[in-house]
Amino acid sequence: MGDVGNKGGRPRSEQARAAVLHAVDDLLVEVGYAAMTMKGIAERAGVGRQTVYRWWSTKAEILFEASMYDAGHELSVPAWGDALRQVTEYLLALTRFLTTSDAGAAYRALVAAAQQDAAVAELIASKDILGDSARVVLGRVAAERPLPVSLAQATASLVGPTFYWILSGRDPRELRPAELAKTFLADLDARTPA
Amino acid sequence: MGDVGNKGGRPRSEQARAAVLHAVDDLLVEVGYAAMTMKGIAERAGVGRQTVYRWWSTKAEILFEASMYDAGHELSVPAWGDALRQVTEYLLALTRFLTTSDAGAAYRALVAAAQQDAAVAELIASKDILGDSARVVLGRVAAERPLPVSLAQATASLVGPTFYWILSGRDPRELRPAELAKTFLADLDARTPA
Amino acid sequence: MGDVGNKGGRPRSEQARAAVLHAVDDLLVEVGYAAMTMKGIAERAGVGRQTVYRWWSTKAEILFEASMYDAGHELSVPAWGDALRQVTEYLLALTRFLTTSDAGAAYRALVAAAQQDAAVAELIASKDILGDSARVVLGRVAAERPLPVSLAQATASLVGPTFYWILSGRDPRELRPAELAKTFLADLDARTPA
Amino acid sequence: MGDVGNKGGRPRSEQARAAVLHAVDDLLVEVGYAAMTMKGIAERAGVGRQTVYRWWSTKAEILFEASMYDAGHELSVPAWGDALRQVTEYLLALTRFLTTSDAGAAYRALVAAAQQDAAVAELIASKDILGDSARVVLGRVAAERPLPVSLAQATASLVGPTFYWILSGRDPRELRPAELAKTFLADLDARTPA
DNA sequence: TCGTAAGCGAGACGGTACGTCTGGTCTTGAA
DNA sequence: TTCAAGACCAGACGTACCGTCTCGCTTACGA
Repeated sequence: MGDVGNKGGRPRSEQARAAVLHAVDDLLVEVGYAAMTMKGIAERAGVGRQTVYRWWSTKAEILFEASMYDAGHELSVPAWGDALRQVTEYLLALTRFLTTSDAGAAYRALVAAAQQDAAVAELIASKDILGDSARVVLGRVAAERPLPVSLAQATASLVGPTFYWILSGRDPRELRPAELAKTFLADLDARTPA
Repeated sequence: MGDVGNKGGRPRSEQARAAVLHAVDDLLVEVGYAAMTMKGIAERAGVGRQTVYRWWSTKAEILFEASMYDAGHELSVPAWGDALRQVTEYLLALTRFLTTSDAGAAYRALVAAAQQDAAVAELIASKDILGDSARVVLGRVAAERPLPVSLAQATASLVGPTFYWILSGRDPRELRPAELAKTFLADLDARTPA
Repeated sequence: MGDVGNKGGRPRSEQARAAVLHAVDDLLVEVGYAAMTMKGIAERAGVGRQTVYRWWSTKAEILFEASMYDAGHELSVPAWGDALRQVTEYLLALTRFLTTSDAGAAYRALVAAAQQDAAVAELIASKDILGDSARVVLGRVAAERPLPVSLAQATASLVGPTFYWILSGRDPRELRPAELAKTFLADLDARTPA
Repeated sequence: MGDVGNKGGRPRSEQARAAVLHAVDDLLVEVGYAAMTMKGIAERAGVGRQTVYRWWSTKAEILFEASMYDAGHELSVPAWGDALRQVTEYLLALTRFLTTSDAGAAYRALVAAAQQDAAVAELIASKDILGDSARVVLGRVAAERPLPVSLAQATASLVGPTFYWILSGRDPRELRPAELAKTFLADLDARTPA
């Protein structure tokens, strides 16, 4: 109920949809985002170009649909251990995601595209992959001691340093997730009234 | 001596060089980075295409040369007042740079391009606009109380949250530079042995 | 009986057939033969594309069925008056048909398509619109004085000059049907043994 | 003097021009006019598509430039013998041209395209291959006895019957050039005042 | 004061992706 | 079984830009 208004016609091919999403996943790894073309995607998927354009407007849109499901998994950390341990684990996962993961490469490509394309900006704003995963961890931390700052600020402080370091092309080895975690939690304690 | 091995020939036209740099500045504002083409730059500058290719390989290179001089100015804050004031001022300048400045738009375009293009990544790594400006402020803060963390980490913690928030497309109005400054300094105090 | 072998099922929709034929007539006038597409015909007729393909293979076939009935009427001349008058009337009708009539435009389009497509060539060879109408007139002329040449040659001599002049894009105003009629009959007399 | 207004730039490649014209000649024979595409021409010529579009708008234009030079040769008859002989020779050449010659196939394709495309119509009107060749023969005939009809009508009467017979898809074997020639000349005599 | 040599604007070159269009086929559910 | 609808794969359309090349011209320097 409620999902269709179509009165007839051949239904959308789920096979074609999956082929396109897989093709995009593969091509991102093989040739990179810039060299990925709508033409190439269609050919790799064994699909007509019109079929691609019928369901997606841009390669960014396809990539978003193809990659963002995986991202959530890679950024979740187990609910074991104390706050320091969980924050440290999260920052490790975040670093891994942004530097070596395929889904992370897709995410970086989308953030990059968003700087020049309002449509893509809206797309990534609509599902805040990094923020959502950070807030899960922040929720657990807040169970022990209430956050002394806004959730927005806490999220930015947790994700921001790592995000900046990697996106701006600094050497990831200079990053110390354990140290960053300590800094992050120290602030929380400092500002929490005893 | 020492700079040339040319035995003759017409010298490089300084006029052509300036025209290209101005054209890139203008075009970035008018059409954006993605829609900016080498062809368009040459035409806008009233210059042959070969002349552009002779001196720069990519539009990123031209943009870097054209914009990065301005960036330093926009990110410098006066050495007045206490640490909280200076850090707050810096975060305000950083926010302004990343959201509304033309030089900032150029910087964001270059960071974006760097995610897909190693040559651009190297380019922006060679001159760390944000980090350099941050370290000036950190130097002044360190004069009062020594930094309890590495300079790299302090830089990331200062710049990162704002960088992440804006680049990832969050609403800049949710950002409170004054609050972020307090958080940043609170950590320094907390971890500094009394 | 005798026309169908179908064992059941929905009968062919006469309404759909008529809609397609009308759509082709209209489209030929509105957009011309080259810009007429099977897709456009189906949409204009409010009919499924498969329905068009089910009953006709090409747009030429549809056009042939749609237009060739009218052609006979436009090329018939009354059996009044002497040979010169009838031949003159016929050449006038022929000129009108090839230059201004919709059915004539359809005929020209089919002749054009036939130059490149054997199937269309066979189609127009199967019903010799121009030849048939010419032979009606020739039959009446032959009643007065027997033709001194073959029917084929007489047909070609009667129809050819006008056909050539118009199809090859000459100015139709340079054509003098009355004069052509005289020329045509003069030959008949000259070669008819007294 | 007087031929150029260009102020610079790489000159047009005569090699590319020739390659395109040859490609069109070949493709017309191999795949026919309808299946000949601008893309195919460019690929066959080993030339960029833009290069084709830069100098010609349509395949008809290329074909015209490629074929019309040959056409003149094939339609010229030696100035030997009497009028009957020359007219007969001409009609034989015309029949050969329209039925078996490659240049003739190009001409038929252009006439066909002209029925639907005003630009092509203008093109073939600008150089009246058939008419020009016919008028050469008519000039020689007129040297003996002045034409009793207009040149236009004489041209149409000479070329028309054969043109019609072949273009409308009749069997060329029913055509008797010698007989047609006699008919044509008989008229001239009949209407010429003694 | 010339010749050599490099830079200059212009623009054609062979390529290739763009997003759209049509072709002809296939697959639904309703009639 | 036909019908309207519309998705499917394939591929040509004409345009834009890529990076290279080839012109004739314009500067410089050094013999």
